Amino acid sequence: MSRIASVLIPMPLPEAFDYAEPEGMALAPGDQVVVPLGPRRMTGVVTELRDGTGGNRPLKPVLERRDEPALPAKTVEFIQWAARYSVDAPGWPLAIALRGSRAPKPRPERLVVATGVLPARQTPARAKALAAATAPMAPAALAQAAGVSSGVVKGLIDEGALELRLSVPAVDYPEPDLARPPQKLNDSQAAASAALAGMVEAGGYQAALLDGVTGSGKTEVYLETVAAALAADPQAQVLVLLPEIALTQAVIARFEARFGVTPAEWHSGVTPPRRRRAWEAVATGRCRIVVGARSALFLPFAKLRLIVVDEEHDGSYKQEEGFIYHARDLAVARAWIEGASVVLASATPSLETLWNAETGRYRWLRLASRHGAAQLPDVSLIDMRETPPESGKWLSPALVKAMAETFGRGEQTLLFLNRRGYAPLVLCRACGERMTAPDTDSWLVEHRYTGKLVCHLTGFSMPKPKACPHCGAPDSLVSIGPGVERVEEEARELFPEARVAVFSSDTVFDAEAARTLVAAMGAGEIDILVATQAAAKGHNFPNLTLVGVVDADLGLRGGDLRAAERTYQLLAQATGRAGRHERPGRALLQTYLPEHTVMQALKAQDRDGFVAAEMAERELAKLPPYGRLAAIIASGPDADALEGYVRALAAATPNAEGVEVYGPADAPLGLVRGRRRKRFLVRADRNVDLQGFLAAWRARARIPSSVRVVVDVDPYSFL
DNA sequence: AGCACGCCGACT
DNA sequence: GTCGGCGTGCTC
Repeated sequence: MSRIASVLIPMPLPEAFDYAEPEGMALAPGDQVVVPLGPRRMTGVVTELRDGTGGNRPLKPVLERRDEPALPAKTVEFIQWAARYSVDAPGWPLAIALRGSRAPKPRPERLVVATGVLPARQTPARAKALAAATAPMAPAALAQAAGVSSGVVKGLIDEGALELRLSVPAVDYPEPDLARPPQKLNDSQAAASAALAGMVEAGGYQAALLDGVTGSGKTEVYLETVAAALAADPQAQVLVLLPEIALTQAVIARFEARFGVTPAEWHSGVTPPRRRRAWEAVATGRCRIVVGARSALFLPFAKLRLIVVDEEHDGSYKQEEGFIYHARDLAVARAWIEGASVVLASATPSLETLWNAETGRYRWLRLASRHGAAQLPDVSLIDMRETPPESGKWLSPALVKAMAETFGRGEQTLLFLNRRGYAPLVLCRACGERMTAPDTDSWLVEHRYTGKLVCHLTGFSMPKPKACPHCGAPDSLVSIGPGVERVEEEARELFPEARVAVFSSDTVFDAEAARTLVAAMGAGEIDILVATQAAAKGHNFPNLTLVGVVDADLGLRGGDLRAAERTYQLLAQATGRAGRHERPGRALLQTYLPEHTVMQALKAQDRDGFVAAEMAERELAKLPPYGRLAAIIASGPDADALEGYVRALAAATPNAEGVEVYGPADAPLGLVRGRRRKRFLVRADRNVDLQGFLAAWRARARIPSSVRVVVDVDPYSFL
């Protein structure tokens, strides 16, 4: 009986395609195969094999099976689940999963070894070279070590005195050493650690929230959970997800200290040959620990037993382009599919996760206090309506006074402002024109270091013009509002003798630059650090005792669903930077809304109170986590085609119980890269099959070729 | 996503 | 009369 192979191809096709299995190929699900697709040859993955033939229309045959590790069945299942969840083609998550298996294999090294054969003609140079050839080494290295030219080595190879060997670098992910002593845990940590160890030892799907304020020692706790998972099963694999590449080095160092081995690292900065090595080792079960960014979730784990999602509330887990997904949510799904445990860790968990913990879906482990001697900082609000800074300045008298005291004691200040550049807006004093990018509806941000106006959305940049491009008035452009560069300027004017530095993605563009700046801060070589959220995450500065939040209201403007939640999380994290060691710290928040729930909660350090108030509002509005949201964004350069499509889609809205559709409306960012954008927002009750609704709805209207339609389930950005 | 097939303008 | 523009649709 001949068989049909369903093959998933890493392209936006709606489903797996069927091919005939050639006689004797003996395919299995998960195999990587080459198949014809139209005129092309594509690599795909077998999802299913069943008896039969193409019937009326004969199937094309599978061309070959690739000599690569197969994708484990649960990985394939996860890919298909993720595609359905995101209402997108399964080819997209498959493409992410195969990234790494397609990279070139590490090239074999050419090494020379002495054969014992003596050359027909011995010379002094040849003798030196042979004497130096004590171990296999690269020809160039041997020539250098012996102090001879490479021609000498080549001559010895030709004469048979040296032999050339090809050696594939060892794929070495040594076994973690579980016998090493763990760090000492306090009572609270020990209790959480024991509960989590019990969870992973019990096996099967389990989920937990590891909830503890900044500095309470979550990492030590989950390191022991990892140890327990690895000890429970000699083949068990563990995945640790981090929101940002910048944090991987620090976490990897913690794993090295605990287990004596370096885990596999997986993120966009890892070179293709290393990815390849890690991918194969993960697929074959030879690598036990992976530390990575969100895309690591799609790796083909042979036996995944534990996923840790660190800083689970972090917005960077939401992938907003291409295949849209939330890595924290998919991590829980993957754990479910794999029958594994998942631990979500955060000092300020998302409302979704807290809701799951409150309703008993997740086990809830709270770490009570700060580790060691450190105290939580004292947080107070500066009412900017009562004590505003001078016009054109951004630091209020109260904050400046605190900075002076801190500087006087030889301690450090962090000025937090989540805004890159010098000024977020440049406008013309003469005609009122606001500077925007030519093809995008967003203000150009002034960067003084580079003298440029930059679109933070698309990367467009231009030199700052001398005259207004709209009315031609000379020297009429004024910078409105502050960015970190402008606050740095003000800090330098106020404290000319202080050492001031800026930490933003413009000054710290890679891991190396981050290490340098963090080291300088740790060594006390900086007095005042002006920083965006790039510095708010993860770094500890022992001598930092004052955190000043320049514009605490920044995230509340625009007011989307999660504005209050995000602001609370970000500012709690930023203020938590103060006083992590023996010295007490304080945080000052500059706000025009001191009575706002978020500000009051930050001042009182009452996370539970804030969460309760925010939950109540969400429940009333039936918004997440009490309901579900999705967005449909249509865009295109042709306004008429876009308008026509959006009208047709609106007319085709299915009637469904428990679902409301809002829109179409111009997206807040109505024009990006020359494409007009329209949005629908869908709200659904939790018991509704939202994905089914969206897929059925989208299928009801023909999409013109110039229009692109994106479905965003559980949107985080409302632009 | 590619890639081919299709039907309307400026070229040897 | 042909080369080529990219709109439309298909790929098991």
